[in-house]
Amino acid sequence: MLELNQKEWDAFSNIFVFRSVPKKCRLTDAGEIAREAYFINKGLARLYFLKEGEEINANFVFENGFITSFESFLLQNQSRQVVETLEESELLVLRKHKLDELTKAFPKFNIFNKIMAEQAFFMLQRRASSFILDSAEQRYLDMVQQRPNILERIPQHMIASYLGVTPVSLSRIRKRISGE
Amino acid sequence: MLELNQKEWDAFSNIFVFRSVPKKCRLTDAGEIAREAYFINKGLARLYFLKEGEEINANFVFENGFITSFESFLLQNQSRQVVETLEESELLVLRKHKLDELTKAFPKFNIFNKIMAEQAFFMLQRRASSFILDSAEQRYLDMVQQRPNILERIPQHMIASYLGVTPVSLSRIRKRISGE
DNA sequence: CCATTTCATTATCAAAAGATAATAAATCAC
DNA sequence: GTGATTTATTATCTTTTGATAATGAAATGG
Repeated sequence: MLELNQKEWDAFSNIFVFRSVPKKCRLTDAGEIAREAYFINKGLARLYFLKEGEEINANFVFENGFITSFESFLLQNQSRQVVETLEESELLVLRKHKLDELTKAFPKFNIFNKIMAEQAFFMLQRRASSFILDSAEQRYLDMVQQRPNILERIPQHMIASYLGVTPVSLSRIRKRISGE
Repeated sequence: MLELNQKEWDAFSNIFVFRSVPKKCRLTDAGEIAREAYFINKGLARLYFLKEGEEINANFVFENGFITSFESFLLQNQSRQVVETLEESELLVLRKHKLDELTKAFPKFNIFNKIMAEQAFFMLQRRASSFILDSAEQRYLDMVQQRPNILERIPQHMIASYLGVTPVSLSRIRKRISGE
């Protein structure tokens, strides 16, 4: 799909910079422009909204995943979401202006941009339709099936807002399920 | 952003085909591959899920808008959504394989693909966050503000599922609002 | 044009979820 | 290690929403 010669590959790998960060490190704050996107080599990060001081989790991203406030990164406007590590992490940092330079030098990388936008869309599409079509209980069951590492590595009250319910309600859902 | 010479412009405009369709015309069915996307010249179409026989509206698209089952169109897999006109419509039809041919001939059009994926993402992002952050009542108020043509041209029971509530519940929301 | 169907509202009842508080368990900081 | 904080569960109460049915209004289709 994206076949690169040596020169292109060098240019591509050079736009990523390694960075080590502690846990609870805010990589992008709400209101600020997401000038970077992060490939997670080791560790774990989350994306969340702030609503009246309350944190509402939109996504959790693990090893080999890619995280950023996509809308802000793509449009370079103020982010409505926060990107924050949950564990000590090792990141490959992609800077937007570097990516733009690369795309200018090698138009072929427009395909990379396309793939990034598409992936962000597909991810969101799956999530949005589960909110539209399924109950919170079904969403929880699907999550356990499809993303078991969330259950293992994320505290329950954070999972609650990810599923769109209160921590109390999630606890009730779990009880309901276990008693069946 | 996408500057074209005469040849490119000709090639681009040639991939669109005009089509007139009656109302309630199914342009893409669930389970079928969306081989086309539609620019709406005149008329109105909607995108909806089928859940146990029930239609759950995901979007309404008016004149000068672009509609397709994006995931299916982009990946050429089975669509989980239906595309259907609500009024007699005039469409500019874009066939996927034509677009692929164009992109192959003029790699520049990768930017078009990128923009399409981005737009689909931004639209969905706005909608998904309203489901996560706002109440159905707030969603209704926002809709009245930002997309008043929905209220004017779409029957209320279809708006209900678009907002994620039952028709009865939407009727209650409207009563609550009017009595304030 | 009229019969039939669809649509929006309202009432009633049941189920689910939020708010709040109490408690016990787990985790964290020093 | 221990005191303080955070977290998960449970109980109680309230609010919201859904399910269902009834009604009148509007739209539809021969």
